[in-house]
Amino acid sequence: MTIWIDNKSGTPIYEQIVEQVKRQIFSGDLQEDEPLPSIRSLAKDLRISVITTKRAYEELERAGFIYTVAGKGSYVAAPNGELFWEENLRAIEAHLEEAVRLATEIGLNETDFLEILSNFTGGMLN
Amino acid sequence: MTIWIDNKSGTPIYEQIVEQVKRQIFSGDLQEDEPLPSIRSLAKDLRISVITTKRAYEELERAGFIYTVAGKGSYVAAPNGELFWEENLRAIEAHLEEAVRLATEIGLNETDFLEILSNFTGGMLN
Amino acid sequence: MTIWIDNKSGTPIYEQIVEQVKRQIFSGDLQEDEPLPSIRSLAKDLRISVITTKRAYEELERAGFIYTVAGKGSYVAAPNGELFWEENLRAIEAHLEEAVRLATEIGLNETDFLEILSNFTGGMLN
Amino acid sequence: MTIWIDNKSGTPIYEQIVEQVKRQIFSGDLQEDEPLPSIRSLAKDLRISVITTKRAYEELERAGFIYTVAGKGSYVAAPNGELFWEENLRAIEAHLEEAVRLATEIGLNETDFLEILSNFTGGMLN
DNA sequence: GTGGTCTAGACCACG
DNA sequence: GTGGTCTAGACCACT
Repeated sequence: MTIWIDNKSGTPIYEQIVEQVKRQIFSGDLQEDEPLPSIRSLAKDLRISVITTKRAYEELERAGFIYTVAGKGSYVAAPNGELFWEENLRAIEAHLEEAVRLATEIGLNETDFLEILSNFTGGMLN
Repeated sequence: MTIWIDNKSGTPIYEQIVEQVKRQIFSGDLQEDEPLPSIRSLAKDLRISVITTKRAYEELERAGFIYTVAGKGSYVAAPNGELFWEENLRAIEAHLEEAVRLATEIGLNETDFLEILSNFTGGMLN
Repeated sequence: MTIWIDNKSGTPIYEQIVEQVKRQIFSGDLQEDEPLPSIRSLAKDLRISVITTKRAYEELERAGFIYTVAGKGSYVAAPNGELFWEENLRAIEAHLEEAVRLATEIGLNETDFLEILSNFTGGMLN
Repeated sequence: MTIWIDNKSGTPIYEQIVEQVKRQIFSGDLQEDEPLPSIRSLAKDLRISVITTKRAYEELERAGFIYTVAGKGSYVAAPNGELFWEENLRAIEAHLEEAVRLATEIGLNETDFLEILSNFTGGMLN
């Protein structure tokens, strides 16, 4: 498992870890019941505190992405792709809603709005 | 000038004030050179700390939306609609970019993406 | 708000706090939007670490019993008595199911089982 | 002797073993003086540490369910059904007491409580 | 070795 | 003052 930490980004370290693990589980890089690095070894690798990795793992467990066996370690939970999918869908909706709200505020018409959008949809699957 | 504070929203109070003042200036509710309430009276009205209103006004002044005359008070600066417009445009782009990124991640195709979007564009001017 | 900590009980301190706060919210001792003691003052009162009280509050917030405003404090969330009620109901069911399972294992008949139960139902409302 | 380990269950592995051995002794699946698998072979079968099986056997011996002959192995002790019976009875009482306590807390009346209970007593001997 | 819990102490943003 | 985040280091139970 590979995790990259960006100390300059405002997002908390534990959140960066959570995000990346989720993504790797969803993408299949991490398979069900595959063991994750121990909180201690991950902390050492990333040169951060054990507490920070622990917090990330706690969050992942609470969200149902991994399960932890005391004295053994943490493992990838049953895929349940729905989980990640729904979380992202809700986030997408929130972003779109806010974008539309702001667009309405400055009187952007739908044509212009969609043109702006088209600048980003290049990478999408059709 | 009317400001509404939502303590539970998570966004800092000073930011809520800044946001709403900007919007009222852009919408024309606040006209050029119109005096804003003093930081003290606004703080009293909203039952928040003077420090908080002060910070909001500072932010607004720094961004060029209001100007302050020492010993007299703060006033709405020349409209400069561009300012607000561009700020929002950048925010819209950021939201759309993030939405597209997330959509790509879960393999949402463009058709479905646009359908989700259409749930929110109902209120847009055309 | 009054919290009692039992250092000898095996249950973690933060859990004891969570339990007692939940109960006080459910019983009405803590009303909606009522401020809870700050994590620091509570920690001082109970002579435990700030981290422990923080963890309890985090758990309560995650479960929807309180909400926290950074820089201001924590407050009792909208009652939503359902939350506590359902949590307890699930726990009751789990205990009863396990009791029945064990009783079946040692061949206890229903009459004897109910007699044992009656030793405890004295305090129940009818 | 067959033992099933559930890594995700949360209860310690050694306890799972103890539980299951006790049950098999009580049910008669394991007869008096019947030899149990060696701690090493059991550990190998279950793919767990020898230390863990050792601990389980120690616990069983301490509780009087099995006896160990140095250099030979472990054997099922004289049934002493009372032992298992009383242990279970105490556990049943604890579960019922807690269930009643929780029910009282949410104001569940006895009728409703017994109705919930009846969902589980279907499998009981009468 | 592992995670679970608890501790003391730090810096930051917000009020 | 508040909570949010991060740190270093401790003891415990389990493997």
